[in-house]
Amino acid sequence: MSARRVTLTDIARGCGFSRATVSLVLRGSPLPAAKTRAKVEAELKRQGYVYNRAAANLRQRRSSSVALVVNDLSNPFFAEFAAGVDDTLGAAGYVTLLGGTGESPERQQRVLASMMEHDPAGIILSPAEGSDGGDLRDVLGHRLPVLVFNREPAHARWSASHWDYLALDNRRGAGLATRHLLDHGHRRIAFFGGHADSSSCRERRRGYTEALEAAGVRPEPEWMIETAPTRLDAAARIGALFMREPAPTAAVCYNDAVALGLMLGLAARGLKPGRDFAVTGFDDIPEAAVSTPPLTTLAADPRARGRQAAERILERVRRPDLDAVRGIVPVRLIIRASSEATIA
Amino acid sequence: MSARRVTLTDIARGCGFSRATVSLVLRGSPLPAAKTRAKVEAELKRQGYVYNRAAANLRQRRSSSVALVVNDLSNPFFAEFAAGVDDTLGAAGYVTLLGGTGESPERQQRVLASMMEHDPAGIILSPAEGSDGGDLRDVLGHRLPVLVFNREPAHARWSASHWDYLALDNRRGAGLATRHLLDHGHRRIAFFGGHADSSSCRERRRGYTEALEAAGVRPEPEWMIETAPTRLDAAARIGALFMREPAPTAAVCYNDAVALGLMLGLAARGLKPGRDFAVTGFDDIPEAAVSTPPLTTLAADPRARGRQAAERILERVRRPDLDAVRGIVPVRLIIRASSEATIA
DNA sequence: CTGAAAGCGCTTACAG
DNA sequence: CTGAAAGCGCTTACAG
Repeated sequence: MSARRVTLTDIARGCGFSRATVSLVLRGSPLPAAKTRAKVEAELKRQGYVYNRAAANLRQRRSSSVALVVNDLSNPFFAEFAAGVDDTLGAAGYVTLLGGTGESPERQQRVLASMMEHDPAGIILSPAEGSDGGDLRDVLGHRLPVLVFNREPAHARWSASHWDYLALDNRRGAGLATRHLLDHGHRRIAFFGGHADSSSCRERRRGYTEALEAAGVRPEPEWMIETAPTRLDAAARIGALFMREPAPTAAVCYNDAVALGLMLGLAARGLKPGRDFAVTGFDDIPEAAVSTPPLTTLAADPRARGRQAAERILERVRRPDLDAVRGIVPVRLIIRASSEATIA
Repeated sequence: MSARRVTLTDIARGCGFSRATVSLVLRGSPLPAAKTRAKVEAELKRQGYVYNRAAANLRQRRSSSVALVVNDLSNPFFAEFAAGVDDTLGAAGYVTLLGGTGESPERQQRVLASMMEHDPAGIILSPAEGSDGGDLRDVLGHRLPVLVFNREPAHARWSASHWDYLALDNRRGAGLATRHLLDHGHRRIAFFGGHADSSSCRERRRGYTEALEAAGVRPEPEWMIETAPTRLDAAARIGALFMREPAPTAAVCYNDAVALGLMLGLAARGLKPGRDFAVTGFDDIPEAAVSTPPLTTLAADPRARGRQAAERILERVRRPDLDAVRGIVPVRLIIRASSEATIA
C-alpha cells in the first residue's frame, strides 16, 4: 500500500540531472535544453511523480488555496454560491478550503482559526448570524484579503477595516416586493420573519417600510414579526399575524424558507395562499418554483455571486494594495401565484 | 498590509528560548517546565503567532486535509452530503478540500490531479457520470485511502482495487416504490428517467423489474425510458410514456428531479399527478415535500451519509492496512400524495 | 529540562 | 545550459 512518495530527488537520481534542473523542467522554464527536458519528463512519467505543492508553497512563500467559510451549506442559496466560488477558484489553479459554521459564531471562530493555520491566500466568509466584527478581526488578522458575503457582522471595528463586502440589494428587493403587493391593492402588509439584529433583516425591513411610506401607508410595528429564518419556526409563529382585527392581508417575508413555512401555516388554518393571503419571499431557491402555489420572490443568482466573490478575492491576492470595495448586487422580482391574492 | 508572518524563530528570539523548546510548548509536550511554558505562551500571544501547519506537515510527513470531490454541489442531496463530510472532518481537525466536477469526467481528472498535488490524507469521491475506473486509478495512484460514494465507475480495474464504496440500496429502494404502486392496484408501471449506463440507474431498474416479476407482472421494455437526470429533460421526454395504448398509469422515477419534471409535464397535458397518474421519486430532496402534490419518494439522509463517509476515511487514514468495504445504506419510503392515484 | 543540528520537498540566486 | 548550496517554517533525535 504505502511505498514512499516519489520526490524530485528520486527523479534527479533516476535521470542523472540535478534537482535544480528537474525543478526547472517541472515549472516549464525555457532554460533546460530540449533534450534534457525530454529525458526528465520521461523519468517523471516513469516514476509516477506527483508535485508536492505544499513544499513548493513553503519555499516560495505563496499559497494556492482560498478558504470558503459558509454559515449553512444545506441552504441551496449558499450551496450554489459555494459552487460558483469553487468554479472560479479551480479555473485559476486554487483549491477551495471549505468550512461550515452551522450559524454558530463560536464554531466559526474555531473554523477560521483552523483555516488560518492552513495559510490561505484569501478568505471568503458568509458570516454566521450574530458574528462579531472584533472577534473576526482577532482571528483573521490584518494580513489576509477577506471578502464578507451577504451579512454584515456587528461592531464598528470591522467596518473600519479593509475587507471587501458583497451583499444583495436587500433594501431595494424588499421595496420591490412591497410595491408589488401595494399594486395588487393590499394596504395591510406585514413583514414576516428573520432576526431583527441581522443586517440583512434590518435592510429588508427598511426597504419595506420606505415602500409603505412612499405609498402613504403607515407601517404597523406589531406587523414586524421576528422568527428564526427557517421554515419550521415561521410556521410556528404564524399566530402573531392574526392576533388582532383587522389582520394583514399580505406578508413580505424575510426569505423563501420563511415564506414556505408561512404558506404551510396558512393552509393549516384553512387559508389558501395566493387566494386568501398574499405572500412574497426572498432568494428564489429551487423550491420556490414548485411550491403550492409557486412563490413570488427575489432572485440574485447565487452561483454568479460566488464567481464574483472569487474573482474579487483573486484580484486582491494579486494586488494587495487594492482598496476595499462594497459591492451591492441587484436582485430582480420573480412574480408567481403566491402574491396574486386579491382584496375583497 | 503585509508585514512578514510571525514564525517560531521570532517567538524563540522574543522569549530567549530555542526553537525546539517553543515547538514543544506549541504541541503541548509535558517536557518544558511550567515557567518556561508560561513565558513562551505569553510571547506567542504577544506577537500574534499563527501555526504554519503546512510546514509542520512537510516535516512530519503527514497531512491534515481530506479532499471531497463531488459531481454536483448545486444538487441539494450532494450539498447535504458535503455538509456532513465537513462536519466530521472539521471535528477531527482536518480541513476539507472541495472540488466540483459538474458531471464532467475530464474536469474530474483535472480536479483530482490538482487535489493530489495538495497531498490529502484521503479522498471522498462522488464520481461524475461516465467516470472510468482506470482513469481514476491513474490519477489517484495506489497509496491513498479513497471512498467512492453513490455511483460505481465503469471498468473492472477499479473494482479489483482497495477502495471503499458507499452507496444507497438502490435496488431495494426501487423495489419498495414499485411494490407500493402495485399495492395501489397499478399494473402498467413505467420506469422513467436516468441514464441506463449509470450504475445507480441499472440497480434501480433491477429492483423495479424484480418487484414487477414477483407480482406476476411482465416488465415492458418500452416503458424503461432514458432521460438526463434533470427536471428539464424529464419534462421534455414525457411523450415517450404515451406513445402507445394502453399507456402506463404510474411511473417509478429515477430520482426526485426527474419526478418533478414528469409532474410538470403531466400537468401540461392536463393530467393531475396523484389523481390521474401515480409518481414516485428517489432522494427526498427538500422540494419533494412542497411540490404539487407532495412527492412519494425514498429518503437516505445524505448528511448522515456524509458523516459516515468521513468517519470511514479517517479510519483508513489511521489504519491503512484495513480492508476495503462495500457499504450499502438502507433507504426508506416516504409516502406522499403523488402516488395515491387510484385505478379506475 | 533545554539547545544545536539535520531534514521534510521544494526553489532560488549564484558559479561555472 | 547545469549543479552545489542555502533556505522556506517547522520537528526530531541526540547531547548535555
